[in-house]
Amino acid sequence: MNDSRPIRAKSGTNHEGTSAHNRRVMIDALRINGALSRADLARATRLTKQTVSNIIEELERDGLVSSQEAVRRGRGQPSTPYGLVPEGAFAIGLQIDRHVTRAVAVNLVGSVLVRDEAGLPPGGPSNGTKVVLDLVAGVRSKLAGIVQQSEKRLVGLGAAMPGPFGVAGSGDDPWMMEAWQKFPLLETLTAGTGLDVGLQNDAAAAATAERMVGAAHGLDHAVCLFVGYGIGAGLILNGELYRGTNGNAGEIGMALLFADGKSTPLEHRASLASLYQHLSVDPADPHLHAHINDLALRGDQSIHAWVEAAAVDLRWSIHLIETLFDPQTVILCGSAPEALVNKLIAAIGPLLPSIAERRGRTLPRLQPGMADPWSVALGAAAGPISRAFDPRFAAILKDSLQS
Amino acid sequence: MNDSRPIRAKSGTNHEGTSAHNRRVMIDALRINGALSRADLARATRLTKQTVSNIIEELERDGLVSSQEAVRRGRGQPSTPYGLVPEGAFAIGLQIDRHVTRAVAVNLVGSVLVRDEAGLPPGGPSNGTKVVLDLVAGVRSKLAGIVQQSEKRLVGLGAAMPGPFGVAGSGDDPWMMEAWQKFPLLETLTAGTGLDVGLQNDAAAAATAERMVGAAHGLDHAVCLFVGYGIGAGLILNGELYRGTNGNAGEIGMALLFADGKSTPLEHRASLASLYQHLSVDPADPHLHAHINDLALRGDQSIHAWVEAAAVDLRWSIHLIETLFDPQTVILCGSAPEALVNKLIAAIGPLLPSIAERRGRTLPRLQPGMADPWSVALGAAAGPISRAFDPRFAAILKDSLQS
DNA sequence: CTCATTAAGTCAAGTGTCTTGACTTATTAC
DNA sequence: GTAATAAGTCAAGACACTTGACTTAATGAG
Repeated sequence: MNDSRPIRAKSGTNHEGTSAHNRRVMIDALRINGALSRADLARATRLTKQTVSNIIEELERDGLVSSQEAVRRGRGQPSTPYGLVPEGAFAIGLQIDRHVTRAVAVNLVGSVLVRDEAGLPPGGPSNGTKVVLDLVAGVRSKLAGIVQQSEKRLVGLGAAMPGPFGVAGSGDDPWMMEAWQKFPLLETLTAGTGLDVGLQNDAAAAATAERMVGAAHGLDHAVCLFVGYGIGAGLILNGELYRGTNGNAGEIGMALLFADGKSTPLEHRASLASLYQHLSVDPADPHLHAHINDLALRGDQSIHAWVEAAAVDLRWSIHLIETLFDPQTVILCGSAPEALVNKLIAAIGPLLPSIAERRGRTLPRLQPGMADPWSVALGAAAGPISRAFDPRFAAILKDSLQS
Repeated sequence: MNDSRPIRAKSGTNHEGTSAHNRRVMIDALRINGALSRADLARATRLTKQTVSNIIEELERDGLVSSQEAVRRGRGQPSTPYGLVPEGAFAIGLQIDRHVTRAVAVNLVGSVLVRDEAGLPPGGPSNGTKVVLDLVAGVRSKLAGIVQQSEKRLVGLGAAMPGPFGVAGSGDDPWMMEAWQKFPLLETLTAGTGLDVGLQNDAAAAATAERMVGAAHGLDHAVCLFVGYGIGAGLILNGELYRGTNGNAGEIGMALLFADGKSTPLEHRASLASLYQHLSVDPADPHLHAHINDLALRGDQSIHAWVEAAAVDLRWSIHLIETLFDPQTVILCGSAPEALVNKLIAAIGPLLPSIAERRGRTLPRLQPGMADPWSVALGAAAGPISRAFDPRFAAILKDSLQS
């Protein structure tokens, strides 16, 4: 009672933690490799055949995996491969952007089953909360109409919006969605849906999506450079999304570039916001995405000029990412129109020499990722799926075991 | 046999993994909080009193913890605190630098018991290997002379040298120790000492040291900006050193700065190498360290000019680190003379506005760390200690369990 | 065609580690 | 002096992985 400073310690673990981890490892292996037999799983995970059998049996009972037709592979008893059941789990993903909000429902393997969007009225959360909650409710009930028992298998709601979170805010920056960023979104969504809610910035969501179904599938170290209205980096480190102390890791858009004696955030030079300014168009125009795509396809000169300028900064960004994170690969993705992303990738090459240039590379240094207005919502939905099923240190610890 | 593509999967775990983790959690808690009673440990780790008792008993048998005098804390039976036994384990740390090699022996709590250094002859590993092995052998036998049974409690040898590792090499860069970097140092040291050997770059080693006994003690997210002959960042992410795909994460010295229309690596502008060039002194001079310290203390004009210039770049680096890693704190350390580091810290402030500027901060954004020629060797030694005793995801997995 | 070989998968007992709940010990508060 | 409180132990129990023998089902060699 006297000198009771709080004691800091990591949580211990027990049998349940072990079991939870092993279940996740199985699911992860099936996700990465496709269907595998129990014997394959035992070899790959270093567990015994018996243990694998028990866990697979349990996963099958839970409707997460199912057996496929036996395959003969030479001598010996044929093996029975088990694969993930797509309908084994669902999650809702929600993207809150400047002028629009999007929601999707995805299944265990990351297929989008339902998608819907709505315009966001000006005025921030006070006007937008209802729109957002209605959108989520709509997607949720459509999902329930498509698949039976979806509610029982709904692992959570993932939200994504531009970062950074919880920062004092520079006030004068018209590109910050400060009202939403300050708003207790997590609490509101939890109260409004009754679901387990998570929140990431949009670059992190894009990275989560790439890891589940895209170019980072099965990789342990990958960075997604996300070009959207702003620009950010989603970090997959040691096989998990890295969030930093306050969920703001990877906010590369705020990195400062020096030119002409003054410093400018990367975001002001290479992002859709900078493109819109360059083109003097209205960011709120709902047809803007298609319009820009058209311009890019047509080889518009103004677009070209912006691409060339942005490519210089992106080339530098990729070099910086390689230098600081030493990833297996860098993935360029965005909510930008696909034609624009393609032009950017073409303009970025060749990359600057870096420590990523080494003999024996198997992956390209830079890969294209998803460039789809829905990829952030997909990534948002991938968050809860990943939290529930991917192997993670935190999932082993006693203080995170649920039932 | 037919389509046997390798199956990728994470390793499963079992009872031993659980037990190993819980042991590590106890040791970690005692390291962070000092001596704790079993009841304290049970509450902090969420394990039961009984489990804690068993583990503590085992750790005591192994000579890693010992009981202290009972303390009365109000009503109830007095508690018996247990603390780490410094002599419970030892490790050797080895630093290989441009002109010198240093070795230290440290104990479980990071106290340096033996230190020794030797000049490195030119010619790289072919001439230097024997010097290095002799130095390690000398420190090892001196340790054996000071403490009994030290060999049995020696958990490994940690080596540190400037990175990057395994890179093609730009050939024309006189600041790269390419011969050593290409040399199979790990294998040579393993063969030459029979110990478990680890290798990190010097910034990573500095971070490891700061985490064990310095400003990053007990922190889960901290970045050490290391100013030495080169400049690098040691990354503590999620409570562990982050190495990246090839052990090259954090090589911020290679980040490119644009000025006057051309790009320059940070390392060429803010590092001891740049200072030596600025002062036109011989980097191989053994008295250089003391000399520079003197100059700094005396307020030398040439030093001052370099400090002012370097501070601009370091301020930018710190902003970049905060932006990309979102750490709890940034620690400035180095093998630079302490007076110089102090001048740098003074010149760096005030920091640039960043996402690290938030209400409710408890730690300063920038803290001074160790500035001691021996800190890299200490960090190198801290590597094996950390690998052996700190809670880590990898330590739970079956494929890393030894006996 | 037969049978040894190979490999997948099951069975049942065994083991290790954490958990549970009652109990003992030691101190303070009233 | 006694009740309350907290640390720590004891012994049985539960859980999840392991072990080794066994069953099943295919191939390949003679």
